[in-house]
Amino acid sequence: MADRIHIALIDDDPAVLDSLRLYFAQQKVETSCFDAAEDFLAAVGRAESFDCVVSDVRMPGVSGLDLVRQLNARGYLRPIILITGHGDIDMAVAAIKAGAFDFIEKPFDENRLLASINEAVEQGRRQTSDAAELERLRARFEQLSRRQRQVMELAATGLSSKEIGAQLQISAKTVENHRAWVMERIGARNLAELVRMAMRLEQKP
Amino acid sequence: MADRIHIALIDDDPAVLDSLRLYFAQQKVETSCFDAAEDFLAAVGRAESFDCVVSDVRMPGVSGLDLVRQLNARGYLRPIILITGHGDIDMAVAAIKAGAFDFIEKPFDENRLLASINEAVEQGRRQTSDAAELERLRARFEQLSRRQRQVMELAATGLSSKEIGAQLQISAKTVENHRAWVMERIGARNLAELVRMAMRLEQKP
DNA sequence: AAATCACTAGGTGAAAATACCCAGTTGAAA
DNA sequence: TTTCAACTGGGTATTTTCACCTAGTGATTT
Repeated sequence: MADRIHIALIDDDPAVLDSLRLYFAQQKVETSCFDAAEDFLAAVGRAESFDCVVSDVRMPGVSGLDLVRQLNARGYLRPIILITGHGDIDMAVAAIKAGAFDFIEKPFDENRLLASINEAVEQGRRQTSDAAELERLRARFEQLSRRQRQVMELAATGLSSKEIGAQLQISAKTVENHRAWVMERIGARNLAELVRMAMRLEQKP
Repeated sequence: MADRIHIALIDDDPAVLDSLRLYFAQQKVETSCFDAAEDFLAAVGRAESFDCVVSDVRMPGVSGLDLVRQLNARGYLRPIILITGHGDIDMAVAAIKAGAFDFIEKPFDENRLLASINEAVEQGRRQTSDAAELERLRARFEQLSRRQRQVMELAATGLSSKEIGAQLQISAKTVENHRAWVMERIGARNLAELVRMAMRLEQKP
């Protein structure tokens, strides 16, 4: 929280961009400005830069709502705050349902926006550390061979080595060998941990 | 889906109530009308009646947003659709964040409302069957004795009976006995299922 | 007073998991 | 060609779980 906040600011109107940049400059908030969502998308690429994204809704080309959806699709996790000029309720509902953190109507109090950003950043930090752990877990899972993954999934279901062997048409002994490799590679010290990891991996993908 | 839909309709304006009731009567949708959120809250009590709740936002006393929050607090799971006369974006955002299914601005096309209701009901059915299963699971968990719950939680962590015994200052053999009771009472056929159940129970409470 | 239940603890025996070891085959990479 | 990793299968020994059983103690209910 004492860390410097760095946000991305997206708006096709240079006046808005400038005014907000000035405001944020006074508030120990770093800003990177983009005058089109496309530019932002190209700039962030796959990286998870910025603590928070603040974007206008109505822009030529990719709209703010489109932006939320595209970032979602990419798995970009940082909170997104949308700003709108016209009081479009349907748009607001769609955006929040799509995962936007907030939706603020212009004209707004700049402090209101800042408050929302602070909330967003805090929430973002929490969920990012969770996501990072899941990412490490997923990385270990990807390193498993095909067979090992199969065995892991079946074992996490509760099947015994014998049952798994029957299902995969290999001997129970071989399954036990795979199991041992899985436990070591994925870093589970017992079956319970393996099941927990498997469940976490099942959640999203 | 072929089932008859039964919704609750809440609005302090009798004209709106009547007009919507007439419309729904034509659409094979049963409606129960309430002219105040308080009446609805008193009527549903703890029961999970109605497939969907449609409520006005601005009402004297309990507002639509309050209603969403109170029903949430009660654990009432049915989808709630809010209708508003004034285009209040902040209210819409707050409502959706609080878990409302949709937020529709007046004047609206009645078919738009019906479409939303149908979506809501379908989503509601899915999540209700999940919730019901979790409720049954929780009921079984509550039936366990204190010791059995302790043993279950520790076992779901991955501890062996010996380790659990050391932690609880009882013999490993006793732990095994508790374990057996737990498995039978809660209906787990192996450790993996026990862990999954424990994880589901850990989610909410 | 008797019955019931939770908790405790133990016994036995079968099944499974875990931890080591070994080795042959295969396919891909150095 | 050699080397390496994955997949396969087995051996052996220990630990753990699971499925049965008995049984004493204490508290609560009937």
